[in-house]
Amino acid sequence: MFFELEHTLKNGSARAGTITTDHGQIQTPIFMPVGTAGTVKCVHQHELLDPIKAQIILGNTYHLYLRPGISILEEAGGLHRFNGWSGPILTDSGGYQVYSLAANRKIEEEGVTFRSHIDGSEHLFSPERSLEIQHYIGGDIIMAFDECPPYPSTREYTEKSMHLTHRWLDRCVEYQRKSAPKYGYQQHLFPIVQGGSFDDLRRQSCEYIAQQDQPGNAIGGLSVGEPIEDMYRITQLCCEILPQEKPRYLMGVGTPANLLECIERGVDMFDCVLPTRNARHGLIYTAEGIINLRNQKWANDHSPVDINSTSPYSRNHSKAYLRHLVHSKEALGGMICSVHNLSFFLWLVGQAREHILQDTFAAWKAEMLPKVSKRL
RNA sequence: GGGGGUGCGCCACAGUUGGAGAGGUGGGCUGGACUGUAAAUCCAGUGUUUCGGCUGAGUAGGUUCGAAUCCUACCACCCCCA
Repeated sequence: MFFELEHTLKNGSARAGTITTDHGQIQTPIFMPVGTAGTVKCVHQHELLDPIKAQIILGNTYHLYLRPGISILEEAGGLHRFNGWSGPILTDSGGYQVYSLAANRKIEEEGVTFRSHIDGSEHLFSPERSLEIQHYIGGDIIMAFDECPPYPSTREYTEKSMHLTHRWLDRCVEYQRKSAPKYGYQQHLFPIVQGGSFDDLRRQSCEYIAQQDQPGNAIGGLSVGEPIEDMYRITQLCCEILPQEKPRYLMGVGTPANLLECIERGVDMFDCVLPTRNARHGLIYTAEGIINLRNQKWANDHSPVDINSTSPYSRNHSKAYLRHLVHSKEALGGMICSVHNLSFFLWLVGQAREHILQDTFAAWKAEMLPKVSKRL
């Protein structure tokens, strides 16, 4: 069985479960570190295992396709062998780049023509091509090729885009049905719900996605600038429609507070660049609040970065030292902060899971929420 | 000891051939932003103010309607000669 739903909160929607892939199990709710170009930036694979305790990481089709290119990944025997991470991998389809590289692309029925940000060369991603590349990369979970409309978008555009994503999904499902596993292990396709901030479009999209009966489902098109209440409302709405017995993946979310709110609404999987990007910019998350290490107030603070961190670097080094590293733009600063933030995110979802299993989630969340959002 | 050169804002550099500029670029510093990674990136502020202004080009004088610019002295630093 791909997904085992172990427990759903009494008087709630939060769930704990286990996803089983050919590269290992994932205990949900889970946060998935983003490893765009074959590495979680600033973090070694060894540190992903310990102290971070990552259970699955992301790779990105757009970036890996452009560099190193699929032939090299095929030679290596897939991304797992190439980068030495033997746990589960999820690959994004390139759909997000359809959104983020807006200036350099053209969206048509067949697919998306875009220019490489590296050398300007022109390429076409279609649903079939995206899946083919993802098969070569070798992710355990692969994503349907979608369009992620910007915020704000008109209802008209969002609806058109949603239907295009649905038609592309049909092609993805068909391509997936016909293809054999490239490296001998299973690759599970997740469709993506779109529909912007429009409740009725979201309902329609959820129903369309659900009837495709794929192993898991993703909620896309959020955390693109919409008001936070929209994000929570749409997430809740989608979770109410998407099947209980399959994992729900909220793409691109989010802050620690976002994770708590969306776990409460029934999301099982998250990914976000925030912990790693902000780490490289000197911002770290702790159970007591958010620390901007660049702020002068930490210059003389010789106490541990975070005495309760699951990262030994954060327990053993001082805020003053870490601030110095960040300030001096020493690579080690970004590395320690990245390990710190991911350790915290994985700790947070691990705690959430424990409290769901014990039916103490609501009280724990109420206690954590104000703390994790606070600026120290 | 003699000769030459250069001095402005936290720093460096550039620029100013008598018509001001609280100016340029870079750095530093102080904040802010960052949500399926074109991001170890980007943005803003960085004399003072009661928001009208005020003070300001090493220091002190001078020439001039007007000086960062020309002159004199001094100070500091750099170079060359002894």
